[in-house]
Amino acid sequence: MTHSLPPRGRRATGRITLNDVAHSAGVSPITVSRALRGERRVAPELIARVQAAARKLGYVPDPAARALASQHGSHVGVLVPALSNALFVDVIEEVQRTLRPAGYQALIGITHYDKSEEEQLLREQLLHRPAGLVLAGFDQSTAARALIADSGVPCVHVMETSEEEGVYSVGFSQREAASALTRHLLERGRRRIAFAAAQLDPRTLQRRDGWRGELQKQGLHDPKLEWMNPAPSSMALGGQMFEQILAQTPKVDAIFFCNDDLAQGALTAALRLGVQVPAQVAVAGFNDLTGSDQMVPPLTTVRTRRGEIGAAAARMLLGLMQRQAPAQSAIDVGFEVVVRGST
Amino acid sequence: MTHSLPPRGRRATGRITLNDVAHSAGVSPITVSRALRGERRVAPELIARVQAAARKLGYVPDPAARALASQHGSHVGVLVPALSNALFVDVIEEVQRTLRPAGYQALIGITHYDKSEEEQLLREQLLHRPAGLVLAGFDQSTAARALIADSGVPCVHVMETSEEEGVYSVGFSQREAASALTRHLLERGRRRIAFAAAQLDPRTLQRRDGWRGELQKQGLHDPKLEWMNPAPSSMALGGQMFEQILAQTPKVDAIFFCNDDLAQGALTAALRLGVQVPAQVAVAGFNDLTGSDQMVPPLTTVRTRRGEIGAAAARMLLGLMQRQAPAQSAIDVGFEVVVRGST
DNA sequence: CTGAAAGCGCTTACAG
DNA sequence: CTGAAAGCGCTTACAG
Repeated sequence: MTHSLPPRGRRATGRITLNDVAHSAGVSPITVSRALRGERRVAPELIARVQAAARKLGYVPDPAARALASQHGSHVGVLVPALSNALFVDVIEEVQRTLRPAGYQALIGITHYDKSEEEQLLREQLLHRPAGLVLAGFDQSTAARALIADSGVPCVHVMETSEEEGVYSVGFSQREAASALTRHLLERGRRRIAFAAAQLDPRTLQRRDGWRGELQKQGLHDPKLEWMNPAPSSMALGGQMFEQILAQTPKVDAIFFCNDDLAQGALTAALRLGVQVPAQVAVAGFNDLTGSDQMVPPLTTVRTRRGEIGAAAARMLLGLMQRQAPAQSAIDVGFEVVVRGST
Repeated sequence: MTHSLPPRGRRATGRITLNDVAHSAGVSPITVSRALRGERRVAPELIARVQAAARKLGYVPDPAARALASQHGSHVGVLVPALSNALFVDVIEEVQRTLRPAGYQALIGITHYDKSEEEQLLREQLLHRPAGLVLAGFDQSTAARALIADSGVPCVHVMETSEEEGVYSVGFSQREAASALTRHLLERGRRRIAFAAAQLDPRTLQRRDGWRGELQKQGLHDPKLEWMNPAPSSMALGGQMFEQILAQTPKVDAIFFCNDDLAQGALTAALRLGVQVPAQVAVAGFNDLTGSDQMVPPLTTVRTRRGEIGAAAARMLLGLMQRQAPAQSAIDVGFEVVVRGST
């Protein structure tokens, strides 16, 4: 027996292929392919034989070959506004934790709260034919929405929910959550409750609406109590806004910040300025971020279940990628008002 | 002319392929492939013709086909311990910003400071044949290092530097940075300087060594001043450690926390406990994270250039992926002691 | 510097 | 339920 050279043009990668498994199991490569992907229409005994052969040989499917033949990859695009907001980090962690065991990789894109960046990222990701998409919110550009629809790639939106037909989402009512927090402040006897926001993404505006609605019900709404700043959210900005609000509307007795980092900045500014919280003015935040429970005084806020959002979105997507209609197209994970010393 | 049906077995994707471009430009597909990848050995006029044809047809290479034929993908694996530490978020942002325009996608993996998780992630990523890797630090498992070496995938380590042959890195001297901060405290007249650390990853230990070395030089080192806690770093833990250190070593006059979140927690604990900072005890941190400049008093810390680290690492990797030896195999981006009110 | 041939390792679509 | 054929869209190696 001579040691034959590989024929001309042949490239040796040494990889164990479907064919090797097929030979070993005594079936055709297609049957191996089907058996390993858990497709129906394969006799149980064959499945067992194929799996045994695959295990024996240490076969691992080649994602690139699979992607080329099937016209879609094994990765899921996850587009979020920023990683500097711990909110999205928590969502991503759970998305990954759910997707990885199923053989999918999360490809994270950062939009910087910019629709056109989001659209650009989407274009790039779609070239790679992702198996699925996770997007934050519903404020994609029209072009971006068309790209997604045309691609046929299953997509789950997170953070907010929508009842729109054919749209999948996991989140909670931003508006309701803000209403609930505002009611808490009202119950504490506060009457001049300001709303202070930065970044001004759609969810921030929904929170503003929740706050506004509650005050209007009580006849307490006053446009002067609304402080909307388009700059990125930060502790420093929260401190500035706190100082400014107190200077310009001295009779304010509570401030509802749209995010905890602003509220944390306000609390440290209060220390610096000698403003008594909550005696003079109550301070509340949103999201219950790291450190909020450590503030002096500890911050009252809304705890959002972003880990759950990530996990549920990934599970829903897993179903959609296997062409299964989910039990519900919108999952509301709720929220929780956490009352601490600052109100 | 009849409208011919596609032959049996034919799948129509409607995609514009290399072949289409080749026909349009009147050259062979291989020449198109070479011209578009900027490979040498192609006549300039052909390159121009091919590029024009590609642009006219709106040709976009298929990453899956490319990956299958070339045996490596267009993505780069980036493995970091956590995204909850803003440090790594900044590194990742700049890695992505540098890699994307070159057509590479970053695939982020979170190791949770766990070598075996890192190894597992590496195995998964290597199956996808990444074009390159970015890893935090040098404490990979032996098996992980072997996997990388065997794969031949170019790899750049970040955060620390190493002069080891064949190892590529971008970072700074954690030890030196800690020494510099300790010297600052000594210059301020502090004598009983504690070091308080959590997480205890290799970089934390290097900082400890830097602190210890400076104190030993002055004959001021005392093992009782060393507080090493393996729990994850957080504001809450920083507050606890602060309280504990003051209770057990009342004569301490400065505490150097290995990370800003601990130090921030210490500063808020000080407010709660009525401990005067820096009058009674100075507090310093490391990394200059968000909010450190907003504390009361503002936190003295070491500003680390993690954005630069990410960008430089990505640039170095870009070269390595094109088989170019970098000018230097280790880039030290330095650091900066930022003195504020807490010391 | 350019190209014809072969192949990368899978899955789709068609039959049976 | 199973398979023989073809193909996904590129690039590698070999020639010239």
